[in-house]
Amino acid sequence: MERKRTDCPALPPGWKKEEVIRKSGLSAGKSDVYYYSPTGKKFRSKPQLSRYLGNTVALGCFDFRTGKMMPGKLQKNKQRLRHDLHGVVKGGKPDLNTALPIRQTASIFKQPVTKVTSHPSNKVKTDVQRATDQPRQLFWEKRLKGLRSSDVSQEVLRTMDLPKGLQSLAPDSSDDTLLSAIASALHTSSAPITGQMSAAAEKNPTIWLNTGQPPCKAFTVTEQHIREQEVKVYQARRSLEEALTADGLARTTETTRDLLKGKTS
DNA sequence: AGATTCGGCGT
DNA sequence: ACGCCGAATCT
Repeated sequence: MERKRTDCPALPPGWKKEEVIRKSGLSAGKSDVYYYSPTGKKFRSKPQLSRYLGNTVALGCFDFRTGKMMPGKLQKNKQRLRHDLHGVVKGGKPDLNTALPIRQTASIFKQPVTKVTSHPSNKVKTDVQRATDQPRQLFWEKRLKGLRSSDVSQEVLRTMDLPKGLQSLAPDSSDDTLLSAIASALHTSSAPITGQMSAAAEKNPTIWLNTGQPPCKAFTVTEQHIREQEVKVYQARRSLEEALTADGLARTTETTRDLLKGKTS
């Protein structure tokens, strides 16, 4: 059988492409195309590939059958109503091929992304009507409870904690809920985050809570808090730097090995 | 069980 | 006409 897996230059290093001719039945003579990830997982359609690669690779102009990037394969979709969300279907997840360039990581709230091309007519896509100033439920932040950063195998990487002196007013009074609430407030609103200024809110949150602010007592940020945060940011940047150089080394040695192997076969 | 192969639905 | 994926068949 024609079992040749060829390298696919349009995809990240290590990905292989295979074409299998159907040899019987009504569809004899037609062919099926498969891709194999560097780890050996088989992919038999573009949606499946897209799901796996996420926004790591722009598959918008990738032609699954030929395995090549086809410039101008863009705007494939049927005409859509102006002003509806591109690439986002009603009941489901964004279509990774056509969705607007919105940052998918680092913040659970979508932020715009600058698309860098060498073309002079560069544009910065602005965020689609952020879901701000919509009416919100009291203590809606509880839905965010338990959010964690994790790696691909669901291992929890790191937890965060809040400075002492932040006192929650939420019914469950857990730091966990409050952390999510403050994080989302910082991402959602451009106004200062102060906590609940009204003394009434402390006595009866269910009535007096200001939904524009996280459910905690008013607080002040000290120089000490700022120093501590600076250290955390510095350390986070350091470990990101280490991870990136380690990844870079791994990739170059990998491709070097592949090149050597190719010469002898 | 996992891999392979073709049918056939939906667009 | 063809992409995609279910499921029958094979190993």
